[in-house]
Amino acid sequence: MVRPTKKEQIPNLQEAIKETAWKQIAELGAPALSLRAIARELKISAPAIYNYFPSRDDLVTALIVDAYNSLGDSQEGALDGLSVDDQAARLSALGLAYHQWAVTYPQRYLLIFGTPIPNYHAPDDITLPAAVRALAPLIQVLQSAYEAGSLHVERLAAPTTKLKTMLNAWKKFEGRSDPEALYLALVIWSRVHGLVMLEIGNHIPPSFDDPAEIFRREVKNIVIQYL
Amino acid sequence: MVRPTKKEQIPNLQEAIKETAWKQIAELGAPALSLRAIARELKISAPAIYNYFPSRDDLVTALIVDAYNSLGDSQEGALDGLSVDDQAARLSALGLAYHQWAVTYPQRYLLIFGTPIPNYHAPDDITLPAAVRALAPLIQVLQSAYEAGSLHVERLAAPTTKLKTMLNAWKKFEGRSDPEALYLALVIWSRVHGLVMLEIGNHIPPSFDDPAEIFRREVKNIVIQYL
DNA sequence: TGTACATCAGTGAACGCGCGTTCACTGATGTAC
DNA sequence: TGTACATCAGTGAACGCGCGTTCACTGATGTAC
Repeated sequence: MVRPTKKEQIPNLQEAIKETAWKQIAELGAPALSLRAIARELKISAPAIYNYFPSRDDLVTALIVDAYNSLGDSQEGALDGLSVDDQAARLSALGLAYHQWAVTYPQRYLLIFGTPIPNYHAPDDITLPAAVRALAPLIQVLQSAYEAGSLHVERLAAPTTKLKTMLNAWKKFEGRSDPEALYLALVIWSRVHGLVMLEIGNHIPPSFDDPAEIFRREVKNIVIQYL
Repeated sequence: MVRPTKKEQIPNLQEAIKETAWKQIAELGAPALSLRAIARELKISAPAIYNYFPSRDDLVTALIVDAYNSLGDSQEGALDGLSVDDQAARLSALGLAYHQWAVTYPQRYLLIFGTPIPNYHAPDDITLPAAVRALAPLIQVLQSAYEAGSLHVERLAAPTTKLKTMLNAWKKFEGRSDPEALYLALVIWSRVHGLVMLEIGNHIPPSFDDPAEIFRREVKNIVIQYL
C-alpha cells in the first residue's frame, strides 16, 4: 500500500508506471521500452519498479492484456443501445468503433497486432483470453445474421474441401457458430485490420488528409456486400 | 575492391553484410539489428562495416529499398505471360504473388509494412519511389479493367464529396488513373495486406494449419466482387 | 625485372552510453504491548 | 499515552553486458618508375 510520506509521492504507482510506459511506447515504439527510462520520467529509482512488476517482460504482458481489454470494452460498448435485430447497424458500429479505438491508441494497436517485440514472448494463457474477448462481438453479430438468414454467404467464392475442414476444426473451439459465419468474421476482421494498419503505419498516400473517410466507405462496402 | 589476401576473405562483403542482416532480422526482429552482431557472425571487426555503410541507419535504408524492389520484381513477374486483356487473371496473379512473397520473406514484409523501427526514419526520397513501383502493377491492372468497362465500381457504396476530393488530389500524382480505380487499388491492397499481416503475425487461429487457403479464397472473392 | 610508393579494406582498442537486474540499505508507517 | 518492533516502498551503488562510432594502425595489393 502506498502511504503519504515526507517525500513527494506518486499515488497509485502501478498505474503511473503503465501510463508512462504507454507514453514512451508512443514516442519510441514498444521495442525501445525501458524500465530505466520509465523510472527517470517518474523520478523514482529503477529498482522501485520491481515492487510492481517482477521484470520488464511482465510489464509488457500487463500492457498487452490492458490493451486487449480496452479494445474489448470498446467493441462491447459499440453495441450499446442498438437493436439486437439490426445486424447491419451492429456490424457497422463495430467497424467504426474498431477504427476509432485504433487511431486513438495507435501504440496500443501496434503493441497487440504489430511486429512482435524482439526477445519477448507473450504467455498465451494470459494473453489469448483477452484477445478472444475483443473479437467475440464481431463473431456474435455475424452468427446472428446467419441465423436470421441475412448473411450473403452465397456471394462468396466456394470454399475448398481443405478450407471447410479447417473451418470446422475452428468451430469446435468457437461453440455454436456456423463455419461460414466464422470465415466471414476472419475476413471482415482482416479487411478492417488491413486498412487500420495502413493508416497507422502512414502508408496511405499523403493526399488523403482524412484517411477515416476511406475507412467509413469500406465499412459501408462490407455491410452492403455481406448483409 | 575486395581482393584475395593471406587472410581467409569474404568476397562481396557488402552483400554478405546485407544477407547476415536479414538473417538476424528474421531471428530477432528489425529493432534488434546490430552492427556488432553482424560483424560477429561474419567474423570481421565491427568497424569494417563502415567501409560499406556509413551508419546503421544507412544499412537499414538499403535493406528497405532492397525489400521494396524485391516485392516490385515479384509483382511485375507475376504478370509475365498473362494476356494483357484478362484483368481477372492478372489481378488474381498479383494477389497470389503478393502473398507468396510475403510469406516467403516475412521479415522483409514486416520491415517495410510493420511497426516502424525506433529512432529510425526512412528518407522518403530514397524509399518512396521503390514503394510506388511495388504497387504500380495493381493500379495499372485496375485502370485497364476500368477502361475496358469491366470494373464494378457501381457495387461500391457512394463516395462522399470529401472522399472524391481526396481521390482527385491523389490522381494528380498518379497520372492518368481514374479516381475509382485508384480507390479500389487502395482498398484491395488493404484487404490483401490485412490478411497477410494476420498470417505473418500469427493471429490466424491455430486450427488453420494452412492459412494460405483463406488467402486464396479471399483473392477469388475480390476478383468475383470487382471484376 | 626490381623497387619505392600510394591505396585502402580491415583491425583492435577505446569512447561514452543505456540497459535489466541484484543487493544491502533506509526510513516512514502502522501496530502490539 | 508511550515505546519497541515489524513491515515494506523506495534508494543508491554496483554487476556485467551490448551497443554505435572514432581513431590510429597494419599489411597486402596494384602501380609507376
